Amino acid sequence: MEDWMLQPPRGMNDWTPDKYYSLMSIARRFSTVAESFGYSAIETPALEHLEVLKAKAGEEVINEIYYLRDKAGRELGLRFDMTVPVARVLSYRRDFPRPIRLYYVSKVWRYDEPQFGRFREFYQFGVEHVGSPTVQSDAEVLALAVKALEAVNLPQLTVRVSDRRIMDQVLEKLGINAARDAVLRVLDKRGKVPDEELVRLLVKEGVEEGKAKYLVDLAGVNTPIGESIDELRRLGISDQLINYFESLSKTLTHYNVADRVRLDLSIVRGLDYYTGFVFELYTDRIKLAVGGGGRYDELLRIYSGEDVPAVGFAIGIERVMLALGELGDSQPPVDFYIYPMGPEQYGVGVRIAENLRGMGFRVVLDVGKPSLRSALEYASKIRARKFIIIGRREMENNVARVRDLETWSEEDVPLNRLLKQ
RNA sequence: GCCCCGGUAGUGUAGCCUGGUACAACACGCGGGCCUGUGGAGCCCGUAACCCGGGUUCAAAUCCCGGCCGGGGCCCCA
Repeated sequence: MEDWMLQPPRGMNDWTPDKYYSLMSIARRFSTVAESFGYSAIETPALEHLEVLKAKAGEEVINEIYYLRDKAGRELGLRFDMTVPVARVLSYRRDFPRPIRLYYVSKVWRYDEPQFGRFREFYQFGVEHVGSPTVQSDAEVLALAVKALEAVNLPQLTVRVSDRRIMDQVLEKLGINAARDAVLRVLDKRGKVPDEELVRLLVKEGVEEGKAKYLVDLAGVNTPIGESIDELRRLGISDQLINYFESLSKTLTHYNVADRVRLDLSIVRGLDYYTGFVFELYTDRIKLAVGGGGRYDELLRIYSGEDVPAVGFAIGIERVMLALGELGDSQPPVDFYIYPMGPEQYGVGVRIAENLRGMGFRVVLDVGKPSLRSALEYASKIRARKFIIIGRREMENNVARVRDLETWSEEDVPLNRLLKQ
């Protein structure tokens, strides 16, 4: 076999136990937080009908879909997020009482060029909160995301929130006809390219220079959510929206997460389907966002035909792991390693192993290492805590020799203690 | 779509700039021995590699070209 074939496909990872346990422990903590908010787990097929995926994806995302034709000629694609499959499921399960609270820890696939923190196959933890249009829903979802990341001790977590409606209102007020998406796209570059360059790009999109400068200034807004109201008033945002942000801020304060949240009007989040509140999750450990989300009240219509309000987020678990460094959990140790000296003692070994397993211990039974020495060495390497020797001498006295691999001490333990029910 | 870097035993590295001193070194791993029921340490022995194809040269892991593969940056995103 060629060497390159032995590596996983580009952009994908082999989750060997040494790494997989940190991933699972993070996933478990996330799930625990989601369930504490009353969210239920959902999973769907990795493959979807290509048309279902295309219906939501923008032009750029379509190019990132892994697709294939099955033996019956069906065109299928691997899901690139969980929002689409969940929307599809909800479109035929109208019986779920609303609002529907779902969470997932699932693999998704995107045919991107791999880079730091960017993979072709990766895990997302996320929630979909479907059926409620209220500010309370937005706050709940944002708070859940923050609590989840706090539960894995992600350092220096900050949330940047914005709202599609703010820019929409401003654009309308200024009478700017240029394509909204194009303008948002330019403003999204703020911080990466100089402001003067942004102005120039906006002018190129057909925006007058004065208005362009105002827009760039606007995108520069970055204040703690608690102090954002005055800022929004100054910008001439409608009372309705200001009230929204006031309640959002207040509710986040009650959740005790407001101090992590900033209003940052340069946050745009893609081009596709967000209709209101949007947010991105950052840590100072890595440059990339570890997650993001927002409200998409019109997305469900694609599948169900009716507008259903919805809000959600997704967190990239590998990115969280990168940000945490080596802090994750490792493979758990083995509690007992049982070594019968010979075939005559193997039966007793099985019975002891089964009894200890029944008590909840992790037990490895030797399957025929050549010598006691090498079995001991092996047990030490797999981080076994105790090593049980059963040989002729022990059997004659109805005991087993129990060696503590951590303290290097040894004692005889009566067999009936190891075999008691 | 554009740009940069890299590819040496199973793994991680050294050597490459300044071609020959190297049947390529070190660590971990793996196999065995010292050691016949136990210090899992230590020592010894063994195992196993220069991505592929051309070129330059008396001589290439080392320089040049192409390919394949990988990593990272821009863009975009989790």
